[in-house]
Amino acid sequence: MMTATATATTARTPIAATLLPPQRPAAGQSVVAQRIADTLRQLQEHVAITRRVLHAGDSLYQAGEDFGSLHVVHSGFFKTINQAADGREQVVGLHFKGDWLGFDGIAAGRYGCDAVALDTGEVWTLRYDALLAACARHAPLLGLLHEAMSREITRDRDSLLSLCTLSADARVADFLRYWAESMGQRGLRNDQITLRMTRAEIGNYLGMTLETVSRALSRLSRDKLIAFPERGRRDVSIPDVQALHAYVQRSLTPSTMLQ
Amino acid sequence: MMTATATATTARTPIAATLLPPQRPAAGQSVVAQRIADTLRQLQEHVAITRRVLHAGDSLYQAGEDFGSLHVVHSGFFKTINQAADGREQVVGLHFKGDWLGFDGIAAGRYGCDAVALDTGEVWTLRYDALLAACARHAPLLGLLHEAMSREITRDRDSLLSLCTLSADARVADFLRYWAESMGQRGLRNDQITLRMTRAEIGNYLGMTLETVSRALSRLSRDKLIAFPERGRRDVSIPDVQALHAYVQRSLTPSTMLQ
DNA sequence: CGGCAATTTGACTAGGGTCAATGGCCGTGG
DNA sequence: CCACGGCCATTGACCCTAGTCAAATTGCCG
Repeated sequence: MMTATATATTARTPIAATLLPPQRPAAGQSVVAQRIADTLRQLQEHVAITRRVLHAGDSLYQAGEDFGSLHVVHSGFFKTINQAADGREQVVGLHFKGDWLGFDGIAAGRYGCDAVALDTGEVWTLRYDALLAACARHAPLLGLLHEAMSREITRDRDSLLSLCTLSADARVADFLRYWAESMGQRGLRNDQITLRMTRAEIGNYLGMTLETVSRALSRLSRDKLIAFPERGRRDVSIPDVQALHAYVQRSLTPSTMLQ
Repeated sequence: MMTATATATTARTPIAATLLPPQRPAAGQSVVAQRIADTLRQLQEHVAITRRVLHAGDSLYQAGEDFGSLHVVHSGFFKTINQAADGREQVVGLHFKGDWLGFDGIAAGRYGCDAVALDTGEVWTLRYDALLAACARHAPLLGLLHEAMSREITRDRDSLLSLCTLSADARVADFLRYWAESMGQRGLRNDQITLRMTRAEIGNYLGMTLETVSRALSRLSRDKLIAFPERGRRDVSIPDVQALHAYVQRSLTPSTMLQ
């Protein structure tokens, strides 16, 4: 269980920084990318931030640890793992740039999940009490915080919905769609994604076994919805994200469809 | 689609009410019941509340409706239903006294779920902007809000975990345990609970068919973990909540166990 | 090059979905 | 008051999806 070997620097920002006008939207950037840039900028200007670089496998925090800080992904990919008292273990979330981590610790006073880096990335860590103080001085921050928590709740419910209503193949397709879409929204290329998780991890996240994940990927590849460009199987090329979405939809109609 | 026929009254409370010391814990009451009483008291003292009585089937709000208010269950039972664009529909949450409703609307500006009463109950509705204003005047309110959102996230993740790691029978057992435990924490009787949902609704919530729910209940009844005291099948008597918990645990060990 | 983890694929099985028949409960109306 | 119809629940029979077990292959890394 390696603990994060983190390079940490503290960025103190002026307490009552002047409120700058929102950054102009860069042409072609999605509203999500814009929102994320805006969030990071506002945090940087109004809250004391500790930056931390983590590498694949490093854990940002672990379940049971005392809660004191929230975290925002600045780059890289993270997963959160929920562990039941009896040892059951489940990947409950994937987190990309702009996503917050650690909300589950607020109520309990202790983190309820492990947060683990899937590759090299940087997180910004904010002390929760400092964040609240900053919110009191600069109200828009509170809006950002609440929206992030709200999105987290919405996202979790969408996961529940997919888990309950989709077949294994469709869940895998939906997983790829979600990942690609998240990349696209953040201005990254989404026609070719690198899965930073093993089949076992993906299966755990999607509520199926690693064999089923592998078979689903093979079927999707046979149907030309995805392709494996490299000899490695971690890179997935997605010629048409829309087609993946359509595939998920199609799998919902057991009735007389084409085919 | 009947809309709530609600009796609404507005309770204006003094803007800057004196902060009272937390109510003394009544002997024998759980910390959850205490927390809920405290929350309701603080809301009553510091925020403008609209009270609303709903009856079984009434909807408190519907997906797509403009978000403007959060809601707190004062009595009764509620479910939230998530609807995908393609018509998939899924019960994503059960809500008892003290639970908040509507968090998913904050980020999107629109509610993402339907909230429906499972029987007669009362909700307190707070305008979100008024709540934020009240938080600015009385900081502890903000703590309550964040804790409630945090618990919601934790709860959703626990649902995910159960859904992915438990067998159908164990999920039904865990569902009954959760319901009974929630009742107990709120000071209500938990040796006999009345399911306010049909088998189909329970199945939808647990990600299985109504037949599987029925069979699971029959098996649990055969194993004496539950009983149907009345001729009606909506009342379930639970002689020992701990035994249900043990049953869930036991189902996790496929290895050589007693039996 | 060797060892090991990750992946793929096949064969088999079982848990749970689907379809169907039956019975209880209750409201409505003759 | 009783008959009827609708909804809900239960149970059985059957089948399919996905889990389990196993073997072979590939790629990675020391």
